[in-house]
Amino acid sequence: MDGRPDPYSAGPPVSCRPNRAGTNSRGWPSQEPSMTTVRTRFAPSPTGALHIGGARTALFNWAFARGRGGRFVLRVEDTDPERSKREYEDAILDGFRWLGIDWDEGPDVGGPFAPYRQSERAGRHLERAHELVAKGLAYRCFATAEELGELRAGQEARKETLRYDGRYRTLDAAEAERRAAAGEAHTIRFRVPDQDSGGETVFDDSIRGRVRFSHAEVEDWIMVRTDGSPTYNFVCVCDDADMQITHVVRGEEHLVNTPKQILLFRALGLEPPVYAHLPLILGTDGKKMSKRTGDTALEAYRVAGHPPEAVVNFLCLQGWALDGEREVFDRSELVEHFDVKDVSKGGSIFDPDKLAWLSGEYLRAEPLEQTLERAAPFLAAAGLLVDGDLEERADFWRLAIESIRERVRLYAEIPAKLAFLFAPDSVLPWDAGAEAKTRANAGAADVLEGLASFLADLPDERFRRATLADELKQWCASQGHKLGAVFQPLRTALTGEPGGPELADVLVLLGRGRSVARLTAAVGRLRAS
RNA sequence: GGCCCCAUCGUCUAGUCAGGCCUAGGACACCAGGUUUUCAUCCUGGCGACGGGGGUUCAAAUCCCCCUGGGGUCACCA
Repeated sequence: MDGRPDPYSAGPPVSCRPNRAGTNSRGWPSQEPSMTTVRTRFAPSPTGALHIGGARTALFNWAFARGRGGRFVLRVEDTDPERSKREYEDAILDGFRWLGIDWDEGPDVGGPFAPYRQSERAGRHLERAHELVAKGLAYRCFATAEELGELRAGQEARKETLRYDGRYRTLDAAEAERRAAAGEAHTIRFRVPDQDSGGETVFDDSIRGRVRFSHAEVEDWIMVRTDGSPTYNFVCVCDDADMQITHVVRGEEHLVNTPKQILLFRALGLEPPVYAHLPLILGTDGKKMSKRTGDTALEAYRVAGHPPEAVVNFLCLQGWALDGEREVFDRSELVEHFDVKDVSKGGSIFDPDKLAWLSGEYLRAEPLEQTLERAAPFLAAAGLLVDGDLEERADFWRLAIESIRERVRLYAEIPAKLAFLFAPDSVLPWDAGAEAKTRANAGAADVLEGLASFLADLPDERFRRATLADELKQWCASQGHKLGAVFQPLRTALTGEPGGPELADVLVLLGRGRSVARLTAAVGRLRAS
């Protein structure tokens, strides 16, 4: 045995029915949500990182439920035992926490329809599969993988539509049971009704309107594999039904699965949920976003230093607009205004520039303390921030962040903007352009020398951020220097950069001693050659 | 290729369902000015789209049809 439940026995080891008695682990009252309560779900497959498109799908599901007093469910679709890993599941949940998306039911918090990992619901799935076989709504197929491969090759050669030909569709049921009982390997296929008599499945997609599929185009798909494990389309329906999901909001790639799923709901004697198929998020090549054309993993955007609020806001803008005018809005406004019906139909190309712009907007608008807190890991990684420094030099760090905040868009850009503060005063690296400009100014060395002694002699109470700019301007006036002829060399001497924070901030951040040291070093450097 | 979905500025979109208020609005990007000690922020302005063709109508970005273009999907993956 390979550890999987025996597909040929009907006994469900796990009950997936709602827990009607008592309360669950979260202490909810012992009542089921009424059928009118909106219930949405996001069902990630823990076989890799959370995709940025998946994050948007989850966000829309979340917003839709939250806006209607409904519940948002997280269900782990780990029906692929080979590729599913718990660490991926953990990472996916972390991604949602980072975005600020919370869930009412899920593998970690439980809920009235637990368990929320599909691998733990296998008994219920198989029970249903056998129920359908018994009713003749599904059947056993003894075709081997090789056999099906040949079938496909033949169809391909004849340029026919690739589809299972239903070769075991009409096998006598008793005969099938005998072969199964004898241990012959087989799958269980769904019997699509009215394939040859013009049957069709029609449904009203909340986003796309009426969509129809001819049953002639829907094959008798596999519900249970040879090894006894249930497949996605089958499990998905069982669980959506058991978990009383009312609205299935998912990516457009699932549109073609919908007739299969609706047919299964009907076979099970259940009403299908409302479907809404979201347009795809496209890469710069106009195709479904892939690693080649952009960062597909949500995690990449956290690492790149985007504020999560900006990512959420940006994801909203991919396929949805608040009113067509306002671009910047928060989660609560999303929840208040979002309706799946307003989502656009066409795919959207992911625009990193616009995301970066939004990130800058959020970065500048948030409390300074928050920027500092979020930038800290990046500063630490760059070696600029050591343990305890944030507390010991709180004023320094606050000012440092404030001084460059409107000059960056991502947390990750902050270290580079502050690196000059941590360079050695005697051999500060100079930007080539900045140096050239300074050297072109014949009096620069003399000006810097004058500034050095002026600053060295400036009384402490006048060496303050609020007044330093005026002090410098007055000094310029008193010396008969033009502002530009003084500030440019001063900036080069202090920062080595062509641009950057206000010089008053730089002086305070460096402190009088280091400022004067840098000025003196610059004078020497300019006169040396 | 079969089936399905889609189609407004370079990009994200509003407008399309209930045709006139649209000489098509906003945002990003880009360009040009302004503010500023630099860079940036900020402000002002500019550039820039209804894929094509038929209909219906007094009137079409909006409704219908065809074409073209793009995408998705065709697994014992999800």
